[in-house]
Amino acid sequence: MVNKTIKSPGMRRQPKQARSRERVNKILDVAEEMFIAEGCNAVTTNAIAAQAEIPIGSLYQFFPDKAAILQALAARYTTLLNQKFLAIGPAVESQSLSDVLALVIDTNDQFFADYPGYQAIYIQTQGTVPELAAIEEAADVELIDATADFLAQRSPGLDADHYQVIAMVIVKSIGTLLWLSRSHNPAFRERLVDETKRLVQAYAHSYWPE
Amino acid sequence: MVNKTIKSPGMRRQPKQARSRERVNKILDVAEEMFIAEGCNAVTTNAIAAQAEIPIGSLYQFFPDKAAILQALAARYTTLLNQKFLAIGPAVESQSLSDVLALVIDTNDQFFADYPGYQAIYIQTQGTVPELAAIEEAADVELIDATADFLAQRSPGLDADHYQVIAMVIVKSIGTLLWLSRSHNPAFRERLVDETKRLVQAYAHSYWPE
Amino acid sequence: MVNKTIKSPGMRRQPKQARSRERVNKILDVAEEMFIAEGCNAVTTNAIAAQAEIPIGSLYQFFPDKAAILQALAARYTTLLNQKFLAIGPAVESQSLSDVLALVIDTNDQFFADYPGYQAIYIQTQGTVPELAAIEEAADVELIDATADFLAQRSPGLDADHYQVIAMVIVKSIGTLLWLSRSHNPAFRERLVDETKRLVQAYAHSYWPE
Amino acid sequence: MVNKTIKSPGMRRQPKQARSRERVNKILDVAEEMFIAEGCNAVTTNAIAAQAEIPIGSLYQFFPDKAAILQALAARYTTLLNQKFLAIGPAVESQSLSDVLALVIDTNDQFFADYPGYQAIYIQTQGTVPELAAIEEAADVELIDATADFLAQRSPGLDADHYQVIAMVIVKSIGTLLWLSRSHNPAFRERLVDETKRLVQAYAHSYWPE
DNA sequence: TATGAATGAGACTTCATTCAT
DNA sequence: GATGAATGAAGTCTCATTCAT
Repeated sequence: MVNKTIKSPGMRRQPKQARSRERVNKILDVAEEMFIAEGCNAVTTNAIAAQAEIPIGSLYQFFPDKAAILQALAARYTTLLNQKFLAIGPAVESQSLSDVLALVIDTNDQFFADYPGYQAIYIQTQGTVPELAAIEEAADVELIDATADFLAQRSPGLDADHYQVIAMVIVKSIGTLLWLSRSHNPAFRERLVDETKRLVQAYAHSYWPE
Repeated sequence: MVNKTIKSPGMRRQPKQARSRERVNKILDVAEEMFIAEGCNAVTTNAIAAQAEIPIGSLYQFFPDKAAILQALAARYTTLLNQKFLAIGPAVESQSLSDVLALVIDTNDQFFADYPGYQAIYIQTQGTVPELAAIEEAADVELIDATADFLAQRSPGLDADHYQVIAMVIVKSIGTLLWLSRSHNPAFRERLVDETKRLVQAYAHSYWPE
Repeated sequence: MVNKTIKSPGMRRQPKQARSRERVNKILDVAEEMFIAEGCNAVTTNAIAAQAEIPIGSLYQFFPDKAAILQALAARYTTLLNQKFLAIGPAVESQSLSDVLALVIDTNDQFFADYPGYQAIYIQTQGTVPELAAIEEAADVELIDATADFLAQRSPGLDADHYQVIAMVIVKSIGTLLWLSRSHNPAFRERLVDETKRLVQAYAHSYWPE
Repeated sequence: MVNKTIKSPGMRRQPKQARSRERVNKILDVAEEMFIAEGCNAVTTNAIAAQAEIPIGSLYQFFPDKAAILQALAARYTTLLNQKFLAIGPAVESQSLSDVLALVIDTNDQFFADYPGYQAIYIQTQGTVPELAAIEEAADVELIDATADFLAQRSPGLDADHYQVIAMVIVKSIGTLLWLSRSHNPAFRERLVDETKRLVQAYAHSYWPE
């Protein structure tokens, strides 16, 4: 699990001392596990506190309400995912567009493997926790924008809006299919990941034949 | 709204009398509206019964629990969507694969426009209502199987599993992007639908250049 | 205690069946006792339910929240007090103003003796339960208006506003002093009641010497 | 607001240093404002400390519990009101009883205008904070005793208890009506103050016609 | 079969007060 | 002495479901 404190929107206060940071992370780790295992609605704040071995009052010192825990988790994921993508930036210059897309997909796939809560939490709270919609929206917008920028620089010639739509199609398709692949056996998963690459590469190719 | 009774998995009994059929449909119509408007968790069974002007006891005569209402709604959607797709079957023979895919996408798009609750309900209950996962799974499997069969007959040469994966990629991508398009303004929506076609067509083209 | 059901503003629904009426009255009787004995804030809804030997859920079927119980009690008192005053109406015609005032004070005194919760509840919730302010306000306005009307008919000659102020002074002074008398021993109480009569009679006499 | 430190019953220790005195007064000033604005129950000790920009731990160094803050406020008011009344002492000798009563009422009225928290706090804590009852009782007793003494000296002839009752009636009536006047517009308020004078003067006159 | 009042476990959250630093 | 993070008992209220009528 994760062990670095992350500033998140809904939190009551930024924990300064080491002990508090530990507690916040313990809460998030425990909440993540429980949300994945039992579903967001089935998990109670008291259960989280109990599992994290902290008093419920302490939990509410950091998080104003249950939704804030979800928000913090979401923010944590977003930060992590961004880090992963930033890390691949340097490797990209010298590669073909197809290879870049494949790399992005592999990175994403690995991220889903490492953090199984990521989509679980977004998916489970759709329409239920309005604050989360905003976070996911923001996370996606960032990703889509970055993708659009990358494409615009790499393969100029279309208008700005067009890059946005293309990026959106790519990002969302990848997200959906990789998430889907998680619920299948390794063999099928690998195949699905390969097809995802092919899907996106064919799409890119239709715009920029190499 | 819909007004034909549909046998659904979780239902307590198949209503035989006209009055009962009416009631079941009233419940489903009301539940659909309320789920879309307020979110599945926020809606109580008592509220549904009240809004449907049906005693809560009667509601529980038809549906053993809250999840069964979701299931019935899901089943109703699945049946409807299948009908839509069956209807396009005859037109398909004489058209190119690209045109067929475009037609499928347009049909799907229209369905989402007509039944905004479809994905809303699936999305909101992900991981929360285990019974629903099965239904959606089944619905999708049917759709994916049909697509795989269609492709296998139309463009033979790959092994059976391969058709399955391809069909899955196509069906899921379309579903995601069309659902996404629903939350944007008409101009952007149209653009997104067009790109969805391009995505899927390019993918198909990578297998079967025409 | 009281045993007749009274429609009150904050109630969730008017209990129709005998069993429900009993329950509502049981709740109000118990709440009254506990509020007097322990103070409004110290009493919990669960404690009321437990003492009344009904499930907490049933309590909340009749009263949407804690404040509504106070409201219902207040309404019950107001109705009762009005009845008491209506009852003395007929006896009034043939008596001197001083005697009428004395009669009003005695009636009021008796009411406070019979329903010790009356002022207790108003006083304890001042500024805490906004809904109650309205009820008390309304109750007082009614009483003051009736007094003003009575005076205007019995002893004409002043303008309407003046009767209002006079009535307000009389009603409020009586209320305060009789309430105060309740916390003293019987001998002192009687003396205080007598002085209250003298106060109000002297005041009336300053306007209408007999 | 007031800025002189006052020894009060519930306080943990008499603050000796200038910094402490300031803090105590800050706490009381802030608490007063908040109690008036939001009601005694709605205000938390942490909120008071935060608003006063004082650590919660320090607050509890001066006040053993929440009730002590109320007590200290009450004591502060009592001291102030006594000072006001002491100040009018000298002017009284040469005036008629009616004029003295009018002067007392005007002084009291001004006090309520200057310190709107006075009655607010007493009223809101009736029956809730037992310690306060004692303070108010004491404050009133002092006032009533002083009034009784004054009357006994000025207009001898009744037994001691009788002066007590008369003084009580006067003090309580004035308190109630002036407090009531605070919640009305200036025009009505003035009228009510005038009627309060008339009420008390008529009462006094019934004992001591001038 | 039809009804809807009744149920109660349990959800979320607060806040006066303490005590280790 | 000063601080403020920590505590957890307790409060209010919900709602899926039942079952006596």
